[in-house]
This record gives sequence, structure tokens and C-alpha cells, in this order.
Amino acid sequence: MEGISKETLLRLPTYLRTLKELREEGEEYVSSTVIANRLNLSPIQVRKDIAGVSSTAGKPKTGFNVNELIEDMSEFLGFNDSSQAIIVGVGQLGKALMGYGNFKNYGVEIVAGFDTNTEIDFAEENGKPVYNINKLSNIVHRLGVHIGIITVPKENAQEVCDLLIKAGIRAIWNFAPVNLKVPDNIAIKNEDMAASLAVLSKRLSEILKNE
Amino acid sequence: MEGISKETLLRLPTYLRTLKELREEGEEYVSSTVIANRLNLSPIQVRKDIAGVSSTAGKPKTGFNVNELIEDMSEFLGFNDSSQAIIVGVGQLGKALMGYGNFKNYGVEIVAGFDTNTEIDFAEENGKPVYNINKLSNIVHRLGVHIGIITVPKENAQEVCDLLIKAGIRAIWNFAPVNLKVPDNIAIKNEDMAASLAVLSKRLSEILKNE
DNA sequence: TAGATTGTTAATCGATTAACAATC
DNA sequence: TAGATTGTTAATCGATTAACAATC
Repeated sequence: MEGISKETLLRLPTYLRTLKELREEGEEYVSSTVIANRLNLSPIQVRKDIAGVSSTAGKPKTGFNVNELIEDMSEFLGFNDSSQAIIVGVGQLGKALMGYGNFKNYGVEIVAGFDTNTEIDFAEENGKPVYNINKLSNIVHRLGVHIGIITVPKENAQEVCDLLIKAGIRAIWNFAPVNLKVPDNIAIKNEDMAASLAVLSKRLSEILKNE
Repeated sequence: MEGISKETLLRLPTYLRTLKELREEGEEYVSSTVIANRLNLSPIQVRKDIAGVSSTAGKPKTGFNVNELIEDMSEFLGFNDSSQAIIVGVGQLGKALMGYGNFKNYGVEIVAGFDTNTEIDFAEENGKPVYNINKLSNIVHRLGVHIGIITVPKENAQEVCDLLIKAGIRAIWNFAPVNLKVPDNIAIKNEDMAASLAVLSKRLSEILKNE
């Protein structure tokens, strides 16, 4: 199995989604053209992307087995074996993420929240425990959690980030609008709303210009 | 002014953020190397990206004027003239976005929310009005809003999307995990949590493998 | 069999990086 | 002046697309 490109990796989850839709619709086999049409991509690109992750070949004339493809992609993306995550910052966004049912489809389960503002040592949100931040290290170690989600104000984000790493977290998903510094052996993904809005607002201004 | 690349566009907001940090720290001039170091990029790339959007040249030996660069980038990204947005789906995520103070830095202001679940015709959330969805078309027209944000369950997302377009919305920011179909003259940006998690989880598994 | 669709190699396109002259 | 830093042209790298043989 070859290494796949960064771009391919970003497309895989949308393939997975489309394949699940197709299965829902009762399709057992699907051609690259059908997938491509749903996603505004080219069939060639879809085939090449699939080739990078699938264990079995597609059949000429029939296409790809939907179930097998779903299985292969989920496996490749690590969405099969669910990993636990904790979240720091139980404000509005934190609560929203704790209640977001879709993460289980992506192999992630938020098992606890942490916050400074809890005078009490323990609260509950969306059926999940919320602890005082001073319990962080303790609980992360005990549960062996690898993923930490940051939803604190940007002023505290770096500090929380350092804390998470010290507690043993290896992957950080950051929703605060700052560029966090982490060592090379820590995975970091910034959920960058500004970047999304830049793309959207640029496209919008082009559209408005052409009318 | 040349057209800039898609990749450059995605980097611009992080430059802007870094420049604002630098201004905060009292810097009047900055070199491409300093910016590059903060963002783990190469100075050459930073210079090329800047060249695509800035109106004035940098000075050899001194670097770029921080304020001018901030101005040029904000202008280029359309973050200066604030555009109004409405949001459909005032659940946990919708509420979180309505209360998110940072959007004003990106030239976006959420002016109203819509939901089906309001038996009453009018409510309030984070100091902003929340109307019944049947008021959508009316209010979008009246305010001349161009941007619509979708935070409804995925089952209703396409339906809401169609509704927004019919009401005159030209740019859609979609948080529901579905691939929405829109005509060519509508800007769409899917905020794809699954793609982010794919990247993060892949990096994590590499890290865990190497130890 | 004929036709549709796959998988792969080669060609093209676009973005990054290297090299270097210009200049404050 | 010497040294640091810019801006740009050319070289490299990586990803997409085109072409086409293989095959069900």
C-alpha cells in the first residue's frame, strides 16, 4: 500500500459519507462515476484515491462493492476503533461538541470535560462528567486518553495546550483562534474558522461582482 | 494584482492573525523570516504569499510594515466591510456560533437566528432575535443578508439550503455533515469536522506507531 | 461478443523551493 | 561599505488529468 497524498486524505471522509448514503439507498455496487458526480470530482481522481486505500480491486463493468469500500476506508482512517477524547473549556462551544452525536461515526468519543469555573469538583453536561481542571492530569492518566480538544478563550489556549501535553495527551484539536506551539511528537489540528470564512467570503465577492 | 493560489488564500488568515499578535507586541516592522518561524513555514513562501496581496513593497533590511500589511490583508479578504449573516438551527451549535465574539474580526456579523421549534414567533439568544423559520424569506429580503449558516440536523440540511437560496442568500456555510447541492452561482463552504478528525487521527496513529 | 469500467503509466498542470540580482 | 532582506525568475516537486490496455 502506497502512501496517499494529503489531498486524498482530506477527500476520504467525504467518500465515506457518500458511500454510506449509497448503502442507505440500497446500492450494493457503485462506479467511480457515480461517486464523482455526487461530489463534483472526476472519476479518474476517485479511482486513484480509492486505489490508495482499498484492499480489494473494483470489478470492471460493475464497479466497487459499497460495503467493502466502507470497511476499508473506515479502517484506513482509524474510524473503526473508537478513541477517547477529553475536552477543556465547557462553554457554549464545548457543550455543543459534547452533545454532538456524530463523533462516534468518526471513531471519537468525548468521555469528559474540564473547566476552571466549576467551584464544585464535579458537574454533568450531556450525560458526561465535567471536572475541575486540576483533576486533568489525574484522569487523563487513569483513562489513557490520547486526544484533547481545546475550546477555551484564546488567551488561555496555549497554557491549556501545555497542560494537556504534560498530562500525556498526544493529539490536540484546537478551536481557539491561535497558532499553538507543540513539540514534533504531538499531533495538532487547528479548526480554523477564519480560513473557512476567507474562502467563503472570497467566493461570495466574486459572485457579487459578476452580476 | 495577480490571482493568488487556493493554498495562499488558506494561509492568509493565519498571517493576519500573526501580524495582529506582532502589532500587539509593539512591532512596527517584521521580516518574512519572523513570520515564517511563528507559523512553521519558509520565508520564501511567506514573501511570495505577501507579494500576491500587498499594495506596498517591503523594505530590504527592515522588512514589512505591520500595519500596512494588516490593512492590505484585511482588505483583500473582505474582512473590513462587515457582512451580515443569518443562522438556521438554534440548537447547541447554533447558539455557540451566535455567541462567538470572534466573527467580527473576520468581517461577519450574525444578525438573526431561525428555528422550527419556536412555537412563539420571536425569541432571543445572545442578544439576537430568533424567528420562526417561516419568517426567513421575509427577513432575508428586508435586511439584504447574503450569508447563511446552517446548523440543523443533517436530515433537514438540504431542505434548509434550498430555502436559503430561494430567499436570496448567496453564500452558505454548512456545519451539517452532508454534501449539499447548490447551483454554480452560490458559494458554499462545508465545515467538515470529519476531514479534520481524519487528518488528526492519521497523524496520531503515526505518532503512536513510532514509540 | 461488445461495451462499460477499472487500474496504471505518461503528460500536464500548479504550487513550492532554490538561486540570485536588486536595494536599503 | 557590508550585510540583511526583498522580489522574481528558473528548477523542482507533487498532484491532477489524459490516454489506454486489461478485463469482467
